[in-house]
Amino acid sequence: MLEMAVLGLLKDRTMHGYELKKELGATLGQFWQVSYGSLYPTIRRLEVEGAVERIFPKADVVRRKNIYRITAKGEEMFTEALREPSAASDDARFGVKLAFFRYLNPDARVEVLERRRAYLTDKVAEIRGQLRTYKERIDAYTYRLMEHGLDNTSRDIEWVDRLIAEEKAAGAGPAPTTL
Amino acid sequence: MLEMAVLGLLKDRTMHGYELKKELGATLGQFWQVSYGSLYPTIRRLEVEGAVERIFPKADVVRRKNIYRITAKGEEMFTEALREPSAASDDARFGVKLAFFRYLNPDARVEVLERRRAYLTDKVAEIRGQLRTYKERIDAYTYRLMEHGLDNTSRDIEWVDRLIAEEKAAGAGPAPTTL
DNA sequence: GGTTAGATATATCGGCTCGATATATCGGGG
DNA sequence: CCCCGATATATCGAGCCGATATATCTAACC
Repeated sequence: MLEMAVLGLLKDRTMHGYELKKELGATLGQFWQVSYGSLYPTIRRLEVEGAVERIFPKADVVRRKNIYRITAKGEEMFTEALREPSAASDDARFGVKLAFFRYLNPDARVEVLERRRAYLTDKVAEIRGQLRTYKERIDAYTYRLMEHGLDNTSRDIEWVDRLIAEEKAAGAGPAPTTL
Repeated sequence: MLEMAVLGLLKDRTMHGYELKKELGATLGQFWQVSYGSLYPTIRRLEVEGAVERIFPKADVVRRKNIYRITAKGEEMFTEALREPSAASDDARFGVKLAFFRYLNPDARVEVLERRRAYLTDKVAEIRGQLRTYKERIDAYTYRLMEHGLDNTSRDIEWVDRLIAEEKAAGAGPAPTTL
């Protein structure tokens, strides 16, 4: 998933590690704080796999930065990862996908959103079941915590519903030009 | 943190690994799904540290279960971990603390809640700042994602506020008998 | 009586992530 | 000129996740 995020950012422009971390923090920071201990190994991994390549601008420039560019193979990997409509159960994964939704066509977008919705619906049902089952055994604090989680999840569903509705309204227009 | 959760559950009664996992899933499952790959090593660690001990009921009973009991040292560790008022920034950590709030006295409870509130307030400010700073650069989906995160965090603050208010209202009563 | 399925129960592996830490350079203000 | 904060890369240990393997117990079914 970090791989997907890195590739997605590099699709726009070449970047170096520090820049990638800042960029990730700027948009996804609230859901997922990337550490150097995972970022640098991930970049290395991508390089070894041939998904990104290190570029050396102007040989005469003093260079402390490792600037990377996405390769054709990297583009492919990114597209595949994005289309693959899992990522429903992992909040961070779903967030990353949304952040790169512009690279998906409307149908695929709706598919991802519907999966997310299904996952959240299941979760709501499960929490309700737990509340019913364990109501007697759990203390007031735990109850409040679970109830709050239930509220949040319900609101998440409403939010996803709005996204789906808008997607469908927009999709009723001209034919898609994206992937 | 898993250590705290395990100790907290063992405070109530002796349990074996499978049971601990089920119990954790029942209440905290929505925030944090514990895996065996972390649970069993954690139990082992606690045993080595002397925080829990394995008990062998009736020698003649066929026993496939490794039943554990919390020790005096384990009780100490748990209490210390619970009082230590960090755990503001980690959702799962905060959830675990709440689930064992009954073992804290009202003052300590309010302290933990206030810290959580401060963290969430910072987070809201940060998200607002990011939205203002990057509004032009990010696409509609990312914007919606961040905005939704902002809403959720704001609601979390309101929820924590209600807990604090209730805690103070209740605390105005008789002297605390808990730790 | 046999067998089959699902719940109970423990354990481990590889890969990934986190948090902390080390190191060094750059740019600007005092 | 020196120092500080931002920039930049890198690595380590510890812990966690998901998957997987293995075995047994229980209850249902014919």
